[in-house]
Amino acid sequence: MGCKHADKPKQKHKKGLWSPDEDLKLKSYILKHGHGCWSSVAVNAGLQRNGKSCRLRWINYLRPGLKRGMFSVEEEETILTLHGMLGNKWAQMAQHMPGRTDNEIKNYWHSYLKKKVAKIGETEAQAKAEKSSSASCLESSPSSMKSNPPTSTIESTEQLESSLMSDAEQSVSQCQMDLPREACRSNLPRVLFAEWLSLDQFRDQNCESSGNPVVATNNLVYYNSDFQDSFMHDLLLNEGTFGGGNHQGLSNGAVDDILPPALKFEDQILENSFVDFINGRFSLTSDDLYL
DNA sequence: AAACGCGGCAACCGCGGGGGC
DNA sequence: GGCCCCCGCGGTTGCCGCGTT
Repeated sequence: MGCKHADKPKQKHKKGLWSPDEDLKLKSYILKHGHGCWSSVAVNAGLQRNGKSCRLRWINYLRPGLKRGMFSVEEEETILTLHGMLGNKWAQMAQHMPGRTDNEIKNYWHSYLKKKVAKIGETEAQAKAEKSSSASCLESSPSSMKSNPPTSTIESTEQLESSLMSDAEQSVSQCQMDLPREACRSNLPRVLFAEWLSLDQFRDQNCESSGNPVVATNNLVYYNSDFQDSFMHDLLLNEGTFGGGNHQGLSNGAVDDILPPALKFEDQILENSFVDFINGRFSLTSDDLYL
């Protein structure tokens, strides 16, 4: 916003796949200047692309902190649950899955999960039909027919769902405002810190160590920007003790390294991979980061 | 070895919302 | 108030790689 609608001679924009050279141009430009107005990014970075295309490329591919690669079982369950609650709100789903883009989630759904859900639903319906026909049952049980995702999945992620409820129906930021601090805090995922520090390491630890329920919420990180703001505020107030354990590495000087990204990011980005990592994890939209 | 079909993924398109002029 | 532009989102398309015939 606030971008001048100006200086743009109508030129033909390039389409199709991005070349490594274009990627490099776009990435280095944004890391240096931020994106601001996307249409000017395209021009200033020397790309024959339109702003929309640049934005998409950045968000889906170039942005730091993207996970890429296979979806884990936890992520899969998260998607199923979220889809059951939100429907095709891919962007909202992506907010709960750090490192994943809406496009990625959408593609995964259409290419794999949708079929999986249909298949499970089919077999369950079949089983149900057999059951009811054999046992000429008396009761009709509409409550057992949860609309979309298979109950097996739902059951396995009940915790996830219940914690999601508050977000989907009232939004996290509202929680931050309306509920007592402690109440909100109890919902906050400790895993968030693990994501910052070392996602994979943390996950491995938890996976290996006896089915700790925190794994189920591993991907359920409130990535909403309002949340981030208030969260960082809390982090400051509590000197990095927000949410308890698991984040020793952050609590001291590291917080200072993160907090003023606008001041430090640009200088450090090329040489400090940690800052790069933190910023990537910390802002999915990247708007906060680069402005 | 070539042709074909399929699935996954990246990118495009169209629409709606929001903000500036 | 209306128009224009930008942004973000969701749906869709098209390319490419891989497996099968």
